[in-house]
Amino acid sequence: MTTEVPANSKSQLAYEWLRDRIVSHRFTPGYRLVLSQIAGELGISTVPVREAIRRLEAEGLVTFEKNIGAQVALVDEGEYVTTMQTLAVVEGAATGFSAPLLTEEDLARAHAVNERLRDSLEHFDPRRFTELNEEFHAILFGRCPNEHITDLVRRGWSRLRMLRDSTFSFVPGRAVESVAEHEHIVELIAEGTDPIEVELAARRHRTATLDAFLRFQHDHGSGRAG
Amino acid sequence: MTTEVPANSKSQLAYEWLRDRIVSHRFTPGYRLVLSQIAGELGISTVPVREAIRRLEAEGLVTFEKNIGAQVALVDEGEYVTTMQTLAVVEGAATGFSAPLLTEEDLARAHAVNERLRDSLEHFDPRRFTELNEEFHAILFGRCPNEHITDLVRRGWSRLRMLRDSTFSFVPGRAVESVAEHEHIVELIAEGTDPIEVELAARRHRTATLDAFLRFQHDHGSGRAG
DNA sequence: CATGGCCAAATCGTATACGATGAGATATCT
DNA sequence: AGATATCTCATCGTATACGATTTGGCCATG
Repeated sequence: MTTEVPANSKSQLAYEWLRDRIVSHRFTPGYRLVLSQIAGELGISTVPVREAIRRLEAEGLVTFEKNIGAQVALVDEGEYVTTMQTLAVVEGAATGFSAPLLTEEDLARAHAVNERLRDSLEHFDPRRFTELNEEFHAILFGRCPNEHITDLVRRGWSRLRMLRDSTFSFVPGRAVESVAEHEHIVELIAEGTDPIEVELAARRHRTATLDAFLRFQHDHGSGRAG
Repeated sequence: MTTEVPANSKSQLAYEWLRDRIVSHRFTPGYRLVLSQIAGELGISTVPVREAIRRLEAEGLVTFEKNIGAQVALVDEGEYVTTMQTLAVVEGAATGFSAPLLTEEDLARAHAVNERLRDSLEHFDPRRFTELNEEFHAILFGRCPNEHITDLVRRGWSRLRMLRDSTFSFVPGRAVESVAEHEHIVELIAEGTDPIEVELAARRHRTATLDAFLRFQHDHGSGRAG
């Protein structure tokens, strides 16, 4: 579906400018987005900025209240859980739809990326891990013919990127499990397993990360999630 | 999540006005939405109309191209399939999440609605069938604690309402099966079946409608879908 | 008669301007 | 002093205006 906003419009400029700052944590949750201020900074008027903010709102990155203003969405632990659950469902489904259509070459690439993931672990490079992790999953559901679903997956990802920089940096040991699960999923697909099984495996993979996070949170008291 | 647009804003007025006309088929797919014209009709300016149209675009009810204009989204058979698949996934998931939380009273209400569905069948009242069908499913996933997912379900429904008035009017016999499947799902939940099984049953319920549609289309040649 | 370029109308995209609304500070009363 | 009313300011929501872009028809030309 991919919303059709022209690449060279001011509203698109504002959208990308804001989105970039939000997902890269330069604008943290709660940061107030004042239309006139942003417009001034970008040298445009407030109207396209407003439109950009509305789009970000629809994606859940921003909240916008009447006559009050917009701010980067505040997220609590509950939001993180909700987002991960949703992502588990849609990413799982996307992977299931994609699985029977993946070529051997796709699977080889997925395997290669997973090996690089293993490397990034040994060199303890969280940023790289996050990047490669997304690349891995993007390959797995890359052949999903249902664009609505892949859109939902991408949306979930960007929301997740806003929530926290990388998943595994918070939960020691989870990343190692993750790489092993990746391998398992690739094997399932290579063996021609029933797509529904592949879907559920992909879903469990993400649910496991969520559970690990919750256990970690619980064991270590505090409620930091944003 | 439920987007926070104030109830008494002009943009909200335009949004509801347009949305109502689209889902009720007064504005059919392909109908051109000219900003100035709509603004004039509503006695407001074009700016809030534009915002309303952008929202409808994000929901997939409208397409909007730069310097060309907006129109009610054109939908082909492929779009219908995609929408139904997506809905099968998210509605199934919502039902699965909701199932363990449903009270006996909820189930009794669901059962009652399903009986009324049976009635509407006997009196051949498609509109009523569609309404009750939504009510039935709304009860089933009503306890789903994940609002992101229920939002996705509602979005899918509105898109579906735009696509065609009711499903069963197109596929003779499908409605009867549908009512039987409803009963089956309620039983599964009442028996405390594993939520994943409930989810898959709910998903199959929708997939079956899609398959019936596709068979019907195939058997009767033509490609009417929009 | 077919084709290609040009012009005008329609429509969008954005800027600017201003009224409306809510939050916070200040003054006033008890 | 504490609470309440009021005032002011920041910010949004929308109207109006205008430049930018596309479309479709018209005319010139081969």
